[in-house]
Amino acid sequence: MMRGTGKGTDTSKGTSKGKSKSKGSRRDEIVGIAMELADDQGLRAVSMRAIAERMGVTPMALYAHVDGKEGLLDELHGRVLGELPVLDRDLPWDEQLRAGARAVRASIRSHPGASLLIFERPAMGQTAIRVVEELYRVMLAAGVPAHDVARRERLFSTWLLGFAVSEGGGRFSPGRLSTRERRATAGGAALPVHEGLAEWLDRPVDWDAEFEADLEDMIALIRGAR
Amino acid sequence: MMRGTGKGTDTSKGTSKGKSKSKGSRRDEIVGIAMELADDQGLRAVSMRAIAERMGVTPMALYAHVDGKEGLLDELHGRVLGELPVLDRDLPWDEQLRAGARAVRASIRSHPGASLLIFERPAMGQTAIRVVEELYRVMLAAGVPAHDVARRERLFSTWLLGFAVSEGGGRFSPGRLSTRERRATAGGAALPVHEGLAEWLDRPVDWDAEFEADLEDMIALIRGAR
DNA sequence: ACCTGAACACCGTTCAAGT
DNA sequence: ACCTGAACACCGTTCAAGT
Repeated sequence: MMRGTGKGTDTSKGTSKGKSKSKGSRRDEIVGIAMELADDQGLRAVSMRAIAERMGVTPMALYAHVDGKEGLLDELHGRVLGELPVLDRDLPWDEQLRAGARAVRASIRSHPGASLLIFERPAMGQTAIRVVEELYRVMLAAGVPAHDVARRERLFSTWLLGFAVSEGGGRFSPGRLSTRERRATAGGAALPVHEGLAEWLDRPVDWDAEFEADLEDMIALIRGAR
Repeated sequence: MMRGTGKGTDTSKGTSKGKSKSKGSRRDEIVGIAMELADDQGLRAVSMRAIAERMGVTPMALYAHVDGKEGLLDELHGRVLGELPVLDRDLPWDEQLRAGARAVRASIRSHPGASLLIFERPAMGQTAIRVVEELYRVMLAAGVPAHDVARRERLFSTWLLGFAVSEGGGRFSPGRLSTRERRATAGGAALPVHEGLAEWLDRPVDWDAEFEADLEDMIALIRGAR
């Protein structure tokens, strides 16, 4: 396991734009409280003032440790994938891929609020880039030709992140509507295909099973790229 | 083409929770201005006060036509996929799927701000449910067994929406970092696989070509489900 | 039916000042 | 190095009142 995004490790105080500020422990505390707020009450409940109040400090005190609200959200974004297992390179590539995908899904499910940031920010953090490094390695191990590795990594990640964020963020809820509700929200229009499939559509979805089935499909797609 | 989500069509003043309010034209104007703000300045620039100011009216005047900020965002969400072509049923299923996917991508690209709402809200609007109806029909035409139609529709949609929202929302930008930048943001850690792939990773990405290639992969996956 | 005005409880962020 | 206090320009939403 590699835990966190590197507490004392990050000696560069200006990773890209300059203003990272302070050395770590106080900033980690701020980001930790922000993550708690996001986990418990959603991303919109994350405010400088609410964080400051929980720390027993003035809102302005935060600005010495964090690059404003936007910088704080960047930090939150970086931490969604902040605790991922290193993959066992002795396993077959597809087993490594399953393990990595399950870990990413679990991490996103435990931070549904912050995970919404994934689609509105570039995947540029330390952890994110290491995850991509691992995925590239697995793709090559699977026999994907070098010129196609980047696209297939993006295809796999897009599905994986899309699935997990949909689960936690709300796109997949409320599971499925009943046939009656569907008819109503369609404005009374006929939905003949829905009605023909009612037997299947009215069952509750087993999201764990769906994730595993999708995962096997995506693995088959990578296997076929050889 | 079916345009809009139904101006005078929506006679039910309470689709699910009661407070839709007013008959249409004024609400359409409000939502239109909100969409302009989201398109031009991002989702966070959408505020009741900014909309009211553009309309030359008091913020409170909006509450007669729209169910608060949250209701307004629901409306915006519903309109992202609000102008989609009806598919030509005489075409082969895979051609229908290509046409539908390209239309969805185009619609999301023209509303990148509002498209971020896709992953945090259930896909329950009128248009959304009609799109799903079309996708179900195409899946059946492709020979997907009835018990597997819903999962495969979600798998396809998750990729499609994930790709398009990533493009417009920022996950895919700034394209790819240079090898040097990658090394820096990884905290100085070695990225041997990245470096081995540098020849490919340092090229700019052709997103249109990538979308088409992914689309063919997803179609192959559906074809394989027979 | 549609809109206003005042008010309330919030935001993020600046600046100068304190220790 | 770290924090405060006052101030500024914003938010969404309530309520009672106007026409």
